[in-house]
Amino acid sequence: MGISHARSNKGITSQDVARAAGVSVSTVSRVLNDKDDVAPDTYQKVRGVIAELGYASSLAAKSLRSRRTGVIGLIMPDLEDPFRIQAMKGIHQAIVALDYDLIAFTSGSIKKHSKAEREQHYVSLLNGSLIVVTPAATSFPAAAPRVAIDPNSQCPDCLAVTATNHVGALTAMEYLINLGHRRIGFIGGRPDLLCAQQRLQGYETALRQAGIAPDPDLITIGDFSRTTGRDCAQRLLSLAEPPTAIIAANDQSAIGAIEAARAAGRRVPDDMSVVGFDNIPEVAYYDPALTTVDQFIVKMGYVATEMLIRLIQGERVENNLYEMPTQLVVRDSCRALKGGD
Amino acid sequence: MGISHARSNKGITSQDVARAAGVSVSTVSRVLNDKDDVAPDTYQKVRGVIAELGYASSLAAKSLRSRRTGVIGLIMPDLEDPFRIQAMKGIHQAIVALDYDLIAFTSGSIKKHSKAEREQHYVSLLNGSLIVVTPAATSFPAAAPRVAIDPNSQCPDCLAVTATNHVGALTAMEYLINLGHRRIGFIGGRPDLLCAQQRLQGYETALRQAGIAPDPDLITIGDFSRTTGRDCAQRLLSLAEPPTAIIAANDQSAIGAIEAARAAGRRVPDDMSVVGFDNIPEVAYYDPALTTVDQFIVKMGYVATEMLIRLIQGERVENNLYEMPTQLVVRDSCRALKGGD
DNA sequence: CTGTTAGCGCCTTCAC
DNA sequence: GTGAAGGCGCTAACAG
Repeated sequence: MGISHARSNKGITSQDVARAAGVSVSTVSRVLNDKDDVAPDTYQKVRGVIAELGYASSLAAKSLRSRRTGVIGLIMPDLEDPFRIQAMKGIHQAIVALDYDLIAFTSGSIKKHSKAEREQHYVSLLNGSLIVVTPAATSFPAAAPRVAIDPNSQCPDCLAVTATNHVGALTAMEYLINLGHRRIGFIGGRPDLLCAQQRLQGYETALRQAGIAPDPDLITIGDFSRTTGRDCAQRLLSLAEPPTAIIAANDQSAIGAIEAARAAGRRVPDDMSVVGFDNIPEVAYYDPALTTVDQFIVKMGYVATEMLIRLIQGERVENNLYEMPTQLVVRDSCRALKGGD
Repeated sequence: MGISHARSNKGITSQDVARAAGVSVSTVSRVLNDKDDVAPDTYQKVRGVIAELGYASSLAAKSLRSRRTGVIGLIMPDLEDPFRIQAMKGIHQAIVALDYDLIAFTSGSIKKHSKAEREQHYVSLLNGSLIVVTPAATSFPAAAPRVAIDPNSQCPDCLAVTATNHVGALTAMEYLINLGHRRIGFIGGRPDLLCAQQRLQGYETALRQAGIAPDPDLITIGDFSRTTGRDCAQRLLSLAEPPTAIIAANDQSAIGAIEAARAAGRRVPDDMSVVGFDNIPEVAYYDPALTTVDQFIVKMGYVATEMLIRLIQGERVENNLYEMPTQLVVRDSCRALKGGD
């Protein structure tokens, strides 16, 4: 005996409520939206019936009529990436805190289309409603209020929240340099992404400030993944004069780098220091606990949502770019350079 | 100069498309839904106009009329819990793979209501559409096709996917017993949850099978959190005759237990073995890497979604309970008991 | 094959 | 204060 679905509770509409309460649908509507001009006892009665029948108004119908939903859409291609999951937590927190309604995200049938199409589809899917984008592109005529988290390019007139990538990398480098390191390898992220570029620039700036001549061999390019992190580190370690420390453009590459070091018989932090970027939760548990720069991703999600909601409610948002301060989190993956050159 | 939202793309409807293509709205609708009986060139023309105008149909209107959406709702109270995040990954994967449309989850304004109300609200929000629930209660008249992941109680006529909790705990215990452990502490999860009960039963069964007399002092009850894991372990360790191994009802408590052991000056695995349950990603990185029983949470999410979609499409689903096999993942948190009693 | 006609459930004037 | 009527954008009969 299998289960199939019997459409129960099928259509309990405002009509039903109206009938049961002995009023008209418009009155029910008024009660539903807490309009001012309803007689107290009418109000009570209708509320009673609503509760009794377990009525809940249909989002579809409502938003069809009123041209807006309380729905916040989320465009997020990939649920594997810890960064995005963190951001989502923040978004969720904000939605709860700000008493907003719902968050929706998609994939599936839209996957073959371009990002632009996808977003468009998305907007109308939710009835002209609002969107938080996370990943890459964000540059085509805005079809809806929109704020981007860590967009890959400057979008002058589009709301965004990013980390202070340059400063973050710079700080991490200063830490390493203070520890006595001079040959510091860099494992970059996808060069098409702004944040990766900025982190690289932070690396270079730090070198310049410390009067260390940059060595192109020390700069490798990955794609933010653990595997490329491993590959890059391997290349770095097989250099004639290998680095004594590595800074990676994100935590996953940093983990990859540690794995590579271990595979090459070097221990972290004793034989080599490694610092990451992001501070995703898992790296606090890693052995060794990873020193990294925290960019408060959860908070980025929260702030983005706040901005979006403000935008939706018609407030004029002044700062269209929120830069989240970063902070170095010192754990166990770095050591002062002893002896050596 | 701040940004405010100019409602662009405001109302490009099927009417517009129809007009531009010189056909009627119903034809547009037919094209949109890839109905069979449309003349090839009419089809092409309409498709062309659709692309040109960047038209996308309104979910609201569509679902209002057709009484169903391609939306899968997800009821998930908490985004902090790694278990749920894992499940969500699986759901997302399934949605992508099965070319489904959208997944939505909520919180916010509904938070003050009961779970029943919440779900109800939810159903009508999505226009009678479909729901995957994750957390606790699942027992009131189903208002929509629904499948539960790891529900807290047997729901005879409701679709569900669970792990083989009993067998899982049993297997872990056998492993520990084979390692020579005789005094094995148990850190339970919320006793109101079925999965916690089953794991406890697995523990007890293993003891019985091995002919070890159960000791009530060795059984502690937490709530699946890291902190209670720590507390329980602490209590266990301060026993006159403390356990040589601990099995925790989930990974977070296991981590807590390791922390407690460390705080008490005992090293894991050398002085005490610990095994967890769930195999959430972070514990692979933990120091020591946690031995745990994998319940393939991601796959549970995937399977649940498959079941749901099958249900939606009117297929009769035979097995209304899918039991995901579990598997012991041996890592570094356990050691054979040496010497001792 | 395609157009016409009705609503889906709700909100919003506009009368009373 | 409340009811009646019209329409949001779309799909589902029914005609042609």
